[in-house]
Amino acid sequence: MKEITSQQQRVLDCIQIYLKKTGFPPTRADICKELGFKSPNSAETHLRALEKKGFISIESGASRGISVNDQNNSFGGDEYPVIGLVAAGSPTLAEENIERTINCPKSFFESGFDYFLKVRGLSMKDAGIMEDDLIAVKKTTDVKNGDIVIARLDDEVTVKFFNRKSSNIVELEPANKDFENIVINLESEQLHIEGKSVGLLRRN
Amino acid sequence: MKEITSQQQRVLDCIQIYLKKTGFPPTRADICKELGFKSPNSAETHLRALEKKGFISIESGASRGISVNDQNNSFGGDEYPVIGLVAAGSPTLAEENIERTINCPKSFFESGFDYFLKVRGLSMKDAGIMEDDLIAVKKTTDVKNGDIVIARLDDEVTVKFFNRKSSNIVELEPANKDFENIVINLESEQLHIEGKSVGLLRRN
DNA sequence: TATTATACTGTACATATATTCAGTATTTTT
DNA sequence: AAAAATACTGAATATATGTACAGTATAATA
Repeated sequence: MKEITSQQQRVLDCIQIYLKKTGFPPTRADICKELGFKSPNSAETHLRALEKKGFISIESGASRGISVNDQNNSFGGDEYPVIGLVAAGSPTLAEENIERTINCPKSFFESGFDYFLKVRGLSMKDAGIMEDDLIAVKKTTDVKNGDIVIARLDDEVTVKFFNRKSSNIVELEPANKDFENIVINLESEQLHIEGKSVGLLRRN
Repeated sequence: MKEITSQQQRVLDCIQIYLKKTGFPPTRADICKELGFKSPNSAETHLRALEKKGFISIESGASRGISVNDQNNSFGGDEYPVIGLVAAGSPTLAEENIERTINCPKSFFESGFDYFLKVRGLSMKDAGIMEDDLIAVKKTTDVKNGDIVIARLDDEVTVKFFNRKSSNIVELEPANKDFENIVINLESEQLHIEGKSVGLLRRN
């Protein structure tokens, strides 16, 4: 993003104020009226400069076809994928695994997160995680005892409490007395930590 | 706000999707293209109906002059208050009860909602509602059996399942065998329904 | 020094767009 | 049974709007 001049900043501000007030972008004439220009071409050249510098996009031919490019916009939400907890295969972000997306502010879950995982079964019910709940997952392998982790054993993906017993032994503990602990010997079995839960979303 | 027809809903959805995708509202022709209409007047009449019913505003003469009306915008923007479940007193939106606010898209919970309620205790733990969870509450008195309601009895506020036994008898049922049902005779006791749960948010 | 970017005014015009009018048909409300 | 609302097609048109062209002037850059 190149440097913006003070006049270009005025035009950019004008666009955003107009958008907030009316719900749609201004015309060249609107900008002129707002900033005191006497020729629509004054607005036009500023718009083209803003477009060239990457601050806005202009849809050619379309009236009011201005959109502000906000990557550094704290208020604007992002689209996060929702991934089904398939018994076989990893919960990757491959398109075929994405059920849909949810618009949600970036900072919604405190440490940030990467995707939502749709829960199947009740193995974590005493931790308040029910069927069809959406777990906010942060992709990381840095997990501590007591963390709720998304783990892959062979091709099975599960959500459990993480508990390292010794350097070679890890236990995955459910929160439901009807299920049993999964004990993994890292010397003979492969354990892949996909990430950990940083939050939960339920929609009735 | 009057009732919306299914076709009008399609047009309203179309406008919002277009807005999200492009950053500016669609023209009549855009709507036709999107929904398969063959005459711009099809879009026009739907737009006028939506305007008449209060769902949108149309700036006369302006191209793409459509703006979607955010209905119950009592708190402005996307900031929703978080209210502590105080034992005494009602969970109203009075400022002294607001612990903080959370930035969240308006349509995050399907039927819309008014505030977050911070849960105290474990009386609903078998429904997956744990201490310090945030329940998304929609203010309404229109509740059905099986709904999770926010109810006020005298000055006590609780979250329970709603179950109307007869015209005069209502039971508030916890989701925890350590707690007992609360039976209310509406003839002798006052029950105030603050709203119902439409979702849940947990942050680890 | 030549070139490019910035910052405007002013005119002109093709086309993008809202909007009206004329129909047809079905459903809902009064 | 009449009136109003819904749900369209199709054509016509005034105007709202983007955009190109012709200038003027100053500051920054190569």
